[in-house]
Amino acid sequence: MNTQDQRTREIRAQAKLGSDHSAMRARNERLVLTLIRRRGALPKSEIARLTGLSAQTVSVIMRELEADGLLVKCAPVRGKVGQPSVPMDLAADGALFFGLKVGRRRTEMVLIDFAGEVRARAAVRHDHPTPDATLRFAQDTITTMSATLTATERDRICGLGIGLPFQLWDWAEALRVPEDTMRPWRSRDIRSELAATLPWPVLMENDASAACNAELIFGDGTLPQNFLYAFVGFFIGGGLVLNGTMFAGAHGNAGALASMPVPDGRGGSRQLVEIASLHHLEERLRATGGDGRFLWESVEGWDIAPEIIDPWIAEAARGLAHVTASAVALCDLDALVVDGWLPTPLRDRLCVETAAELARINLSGIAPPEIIAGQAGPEAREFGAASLPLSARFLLELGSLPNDTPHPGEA
Amino acid sequence: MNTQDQRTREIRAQAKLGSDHSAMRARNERLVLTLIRRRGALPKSEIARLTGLSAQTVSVIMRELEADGLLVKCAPVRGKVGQPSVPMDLAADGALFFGLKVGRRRTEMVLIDFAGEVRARAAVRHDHPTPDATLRFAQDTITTMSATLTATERDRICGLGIGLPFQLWDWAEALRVPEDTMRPWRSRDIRSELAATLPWPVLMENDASAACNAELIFGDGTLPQNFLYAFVGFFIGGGLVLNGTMFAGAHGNAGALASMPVPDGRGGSRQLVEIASLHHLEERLRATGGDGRFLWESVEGWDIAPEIIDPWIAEAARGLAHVTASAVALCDLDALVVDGWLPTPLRDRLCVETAAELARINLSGIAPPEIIAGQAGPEAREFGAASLPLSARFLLELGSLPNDTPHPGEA
DNA sequence: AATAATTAATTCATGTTTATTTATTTATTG
DNA sequence: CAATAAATAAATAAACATGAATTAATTATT
Repeated sequence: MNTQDQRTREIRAQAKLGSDHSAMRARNERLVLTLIRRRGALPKSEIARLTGLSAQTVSVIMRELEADGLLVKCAPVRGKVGQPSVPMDLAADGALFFGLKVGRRRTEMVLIDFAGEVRARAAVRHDHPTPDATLRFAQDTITTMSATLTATERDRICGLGIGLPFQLWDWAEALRVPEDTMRPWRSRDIRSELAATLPWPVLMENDASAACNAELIFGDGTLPQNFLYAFVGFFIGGGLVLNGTMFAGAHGNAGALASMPVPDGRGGSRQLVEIASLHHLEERLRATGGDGRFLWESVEGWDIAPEIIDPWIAEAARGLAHVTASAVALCDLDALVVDGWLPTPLRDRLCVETAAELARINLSGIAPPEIIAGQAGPEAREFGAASLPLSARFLLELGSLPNDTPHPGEA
Repeated sequence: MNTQDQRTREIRAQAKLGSDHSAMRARNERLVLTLIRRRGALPKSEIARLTGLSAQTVSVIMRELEADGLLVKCAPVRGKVGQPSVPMDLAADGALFFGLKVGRRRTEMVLIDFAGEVRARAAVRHDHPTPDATLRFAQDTITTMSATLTATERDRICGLGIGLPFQLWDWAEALRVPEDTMRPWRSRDIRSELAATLPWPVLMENDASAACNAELIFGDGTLPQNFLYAFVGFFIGGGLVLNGTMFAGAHGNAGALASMPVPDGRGGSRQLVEIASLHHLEERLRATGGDGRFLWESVEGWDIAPEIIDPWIAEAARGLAHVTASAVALCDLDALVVDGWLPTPLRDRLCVETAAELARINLSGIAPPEIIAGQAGPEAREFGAASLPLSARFLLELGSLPNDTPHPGEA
């Protein structure tokens, strides 16, 4: 196999239901990459032990991944008896991914590498997002960013991920723009439209699910196998991680926290989005004669009076706790991961108060979940968007690893 | 390969993370069996088309499965140009499975065959279940039932599945037995204890999840890919089907509907089990001076005054609707499947009223789910228990098939 | 300090399993 | 009898396993 062939080799996608040799190899290649992404640099011998594959097979696979530019040798590890082991790590230059996040005030594009580092950023501001402006921005930015890359790097681009807020067409009222301004989002399929003009795969999820994927792939590996992820933005969205893998749902809408019913404290119920969202916070600011537009400008330096922010946090925490209790009972989750377009201290207060509210709910029969602050922070959505093609092409949906404890009841 | 080898051949389980040739073959064999179970008898040529495998490969695999006694030829189908196709169906005699269900008043065992038909039944009555009596009953019944089988049939036994109610050790109060009567259930692991004395795998799930598995495997294939299953018994339990597969959760407790919070109508929340369970119905009967013990004797001929049953259904439906709304938003589900230890008319009323209550909840942002009555009925739990080793050994966790529509957002 | 024994990582050559490809046979329709 | 589809046989190819050889360390001994 010559170098050219190796460069253009791909981790094959599985289209057929049946397995053949190339599906087997593709699976094993993804397995190696997934293990290294989760556990850090590993020598061939360790991969052989973890996978149960023969040393020879692992040797062949990893040499090929190295030749493909997806893995690099690290410094040999000495100090143990025997030949030193040569850990191999992900090659940052191995692949590039575009991530597009459509937001309330800004639409953003990032270009990340195989290691998850940002190579380029761009953003455009607007009063409200429109499909046409979004398409134009995406195409222009991809052209501009591509122009700064070498030919080799351009060949390494593996796809575009889009994080689009859920049900954008219903936002008109909340954004205070005319009723039909947002309607085009309903009928347009910007994923297909972009895919038609681009040479690589284009994937789309709702923005919070994308953020969740970032947490999962670029997180430090201490996350549990099953958790609910909540991202507080203009509205609130989420993602569901089951068996260590994002679960998208039949229509790609899993984790739609916004629509989950919570008790309204007066005997009825309302939706979580009505209380746990920045939109609601902005309404509270307006209601006292203030102006909430600063919320969208930066995620730092928010100066909000306690009379406003305290009850908002309290209500949001109560709603989030209710939703978490439901989710934990339903999906046997270990944790809630909270993140958002929020200053870190605010996010951390939300975590603490949610934990406190959770303690007030009758959890008999279920193990109380951990409440964990997200690692990706306010940028999780754009990172996450870019991570979609990465996981689609290079990773394996993998449950617990040998180290972790499987659930009882298996033979 | 001689006949003896073929008889003892097994659909190999995947223990290692890496794929080798036997894993590939095992996957393809399970794929064939799963397709035939879902779609009914299929000729080799159709399997080749569905799987994308070559005709030759399918020919080899299916002849082997036939030799193993897992598939049988049906009558050739003539009337089309070309050689007649010979559909192949599951061989009922191909495998046998024990299912043990531990219940409030009765513990039951069934022996089912590969087609899901009951070959034998046994039950024992008690005031409350104990681990020791359960173990003894299971072992004795397995011995007795095995004695009625031929040697060949005995060799075909592939495992035991146990459906155990969730958190049995907390039942003492509800069962009106002394506090510590149920405590042994907490520390005993009857799965391991039985597994130690039996030559085949022993699997355990909570009884409602088991029932859900029965619905999934023996249902008529019209179920959607993602649904919530609710089984109303002494308490209430459930199962979650995602991507066409039961999701058990890290601790095997997914679908714990009982513990899900629902608004109590007075501004607070309580757990679903407090309103949607036969235990609650029994309490209502007692409260009016009645006796609810008939509930556990038979699932027919319940004669309950409207003043009792109507509000029970109304409350249960409201709770179930709230829980369903949460689940649909969270997991992007298509349906709620309702079943239980209930007379059919009662179960159907529960379906109708739940649908009505669901219509009163603000579902904006989510597609309203179908409410479907279960097909397996009151016996779902014991069937489901027996179906656990069947799916573990012979089926593939398979998402949507070519016919079904995948979710948008894929490249 | 020099040397031998041991160990572990890696790779080479060869063998095995399983799927694919191509050609052939068989049964049926028109 | 020609056309067609199903099913199978033989030959080929892909990918993993096995066992031996190679390499480079550490550890024990002299």
